[in-house]
Amino acid sequence: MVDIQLIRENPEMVKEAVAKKKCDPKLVDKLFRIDEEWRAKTVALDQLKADQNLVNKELARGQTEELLSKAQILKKRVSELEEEYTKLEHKRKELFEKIPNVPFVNVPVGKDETENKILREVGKKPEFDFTPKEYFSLGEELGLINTKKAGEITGSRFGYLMREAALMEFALVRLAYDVALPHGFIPVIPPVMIRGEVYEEMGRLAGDQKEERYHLGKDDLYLIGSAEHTMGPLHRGEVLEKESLPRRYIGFSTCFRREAGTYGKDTKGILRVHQFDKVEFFSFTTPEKSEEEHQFLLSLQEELMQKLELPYRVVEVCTGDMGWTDARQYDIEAWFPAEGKYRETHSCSNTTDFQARGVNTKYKTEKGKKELVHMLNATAFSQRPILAIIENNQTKDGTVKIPKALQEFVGKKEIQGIQ
RNA sequence: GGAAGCGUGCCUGAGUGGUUGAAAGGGCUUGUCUUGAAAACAAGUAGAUCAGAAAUGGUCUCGAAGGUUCGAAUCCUUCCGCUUCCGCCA
Repeated sequence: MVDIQLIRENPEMVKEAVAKKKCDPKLVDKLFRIDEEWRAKTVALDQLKADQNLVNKELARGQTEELLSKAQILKKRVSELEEEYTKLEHKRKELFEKIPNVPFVNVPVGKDETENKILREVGKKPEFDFTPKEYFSLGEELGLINTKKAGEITGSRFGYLMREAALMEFALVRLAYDVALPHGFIPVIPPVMIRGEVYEEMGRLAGDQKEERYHLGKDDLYLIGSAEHTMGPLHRGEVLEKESLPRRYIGFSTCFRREAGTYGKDTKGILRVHQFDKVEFFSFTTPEKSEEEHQFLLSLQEELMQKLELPYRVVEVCTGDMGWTDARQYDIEAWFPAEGKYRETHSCSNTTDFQARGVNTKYKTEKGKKELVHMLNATAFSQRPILAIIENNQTKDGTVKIPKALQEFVGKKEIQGIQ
């Protein structure tokens, strides 16, 4: 949720900021107006209720016909006003749902991913003296990926991850936890379903994100799209001690995404699927420290990529491509040599107080005042790096070398396929 | 899935229609006392929101949402959560 105070005090600034995120600035004007109306109605209603309370107190002392009829009239007026008030409140809430987080002023402005700012390229791209295969055909040959059967059993955009690929997933999870734990991250396996109310508070049903969610009608629950979604509310309605910040969690969960509106994209393979597993970092910190924490999370992500010896680049995501809840976002993209492209494997977001406001997580300052925390989320590992490993580490004779960091967990150095 | 019970402030716990936003105790904070601490005594101690420059004032909140009533923590309905017993189950 955006800070209404910010809109009241400086609507032009919010309009400008939000427009960069491809949000219609007129919505801010609209919210500004509705908010004014809502406030006026609040004053009127509160006054009427105060009158009503007064009469009720008199009635408690002794009843007269006159008082009683006065009370009845007041009751009617209150319920009329209340109806108008509720309408305004709904409108106001709807508008909140349409306004994304305000990006930091120094975020690169752009319309889509082509305008993301490349910060650095790291690692050496592999050179092949043969034509490298794309991960999915090689993965299929080696018995690591089966999308045909998955299509038959479940549908398109699902896959079986098998043999060493399945083992590599566990290895990645282990590696992520091993790197994170010394930094004080609390390990967690969160629920993969969430109530709509909390999902809204996390700003994850807002805008067109609702289309992206699976909803279980019978139980009125949503399947989460990321562990972020149920880790963020871990301190819902709580006031944290400042000394306990930053509070860091690392969670593993399966993620579910409808991938609405991506029909043509990445239809081959399992880069874009409806269900995948992911390890996620999540931090709660103070507003002063959130940019620093953001950099820290990014550095952890890079450390993980370097441990896998994968060539990657870091981009700062431009305003038009950023997430709904983000004030700043970095992506890490791994090199896919056969495709000849970098593809996103990690993202790292500072949501500032946007989610904290919704989920009502605060901390106590030195002066004893309560302020909203800042919340950050970042990918540790998803299944995508496995695909990058397959494509980058292939050899001329069709095998795949397993990165040193994973060899112990997988129990071998090379994937040779089904003999 | 069946049966029963329960959900009040930081905690325990009173409160079954009217100065109850909520007794009492504990905890916590501050002060007095003390060389210091403890004890004792005194005072303070919910959040959200609106108006206001502020002081302050209003409104709302006793699991949640509706309803009855002039008036609800208290009555009714639905939902959620928890506990116990049975069934099922990794």
